[in-house]
Amino acid sequence: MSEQFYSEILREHGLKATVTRLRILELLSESKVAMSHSEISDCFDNEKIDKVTLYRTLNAFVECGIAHKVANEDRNWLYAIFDKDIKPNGTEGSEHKHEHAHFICSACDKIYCFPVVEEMKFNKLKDLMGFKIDQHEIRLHGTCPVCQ
Amino acid sequence: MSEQFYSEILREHGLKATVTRLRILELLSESKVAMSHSEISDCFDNEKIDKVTLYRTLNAFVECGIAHKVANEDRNWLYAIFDKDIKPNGTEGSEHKHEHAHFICSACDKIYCFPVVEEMKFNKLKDLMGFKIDQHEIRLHGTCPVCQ
DNA sequence: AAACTACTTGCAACTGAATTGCATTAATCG
DNA sequence: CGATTAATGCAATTCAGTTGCAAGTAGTTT
Repeated sequence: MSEQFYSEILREHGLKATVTRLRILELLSESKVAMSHSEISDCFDNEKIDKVTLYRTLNAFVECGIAHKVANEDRNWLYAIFDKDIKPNGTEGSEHKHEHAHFICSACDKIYCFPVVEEMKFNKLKDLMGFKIDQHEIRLHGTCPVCQ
Repeated sequence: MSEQFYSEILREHGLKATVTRLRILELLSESKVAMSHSEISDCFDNEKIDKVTLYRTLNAFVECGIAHKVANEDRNWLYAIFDKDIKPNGTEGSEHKHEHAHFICSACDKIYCFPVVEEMKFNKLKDLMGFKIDQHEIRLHGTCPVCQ
């Protein structure tokens, strides 16, 4: 995708299109998996990005709705661009940005985002002994195609 | 429960029954919710427990199978004794210690442990586009009875 | 195109959870 | 009751993430 394309995304979300943000947005947009602060940082070996700027950029992406964050097994935040979910056969990308499952590979520890498919919905479950359930989060553990 | 009772649990799991461990085990056993290091620490205002000892005790409980840990929304570890899960109507306590769901109250941020009930099982979901699924974790978000 | 201004960046210093090393102390077993 | 092995307590350290502030820059105004 062109720089123009990413610039527009940033501006549409109320963020100034700075060089640093464009580079981070492009990197995340092209990644198949959610990435941590340090992983992102390592991708900019040559032209170092300040760690605070990176933290603030990632938080800005999350706050404006460009990205979402998910904690990995080490409880560090991983960041992923919305609407990049892997689409299994016959599944339309969910309209609801927050409705997606996360797949954590036990071998490589990478996290992949999935839309919530029919099998993952348990509609009956609205109330459990007085606990009112609004939404649920699914974390799938297993082996990703790369590690099999 | 008596000190004898807790001492036995510790020894059965290969841990020496020290005063500190007994107090922590008793506290956790009587708690309806999973507790963080700092919450536990705060419960021992008078007779302070060393923070490192507390960390090591909690890890020992997890490693020997007395307790399990779950990350809260702030990504701090919360600890809970196994087999204290809330039992909804007609549910038998799960035999599999690791099969339980967590309910996170959006109001008070407390985490309650539940056994996995039938509605939460999606057996069909074993493979998703080449991602082999071994197990899944469910985090339910809503309002607990206390906060309603 | 220069000036403006509000947002963004970079640096240093800080916070808070959790860990490590090591000397001291206590629980268990013979 | 000792001996042995594990547990404790303290200081120092690590690491992710945050805060405050001065300097820089994008997007807008004139």
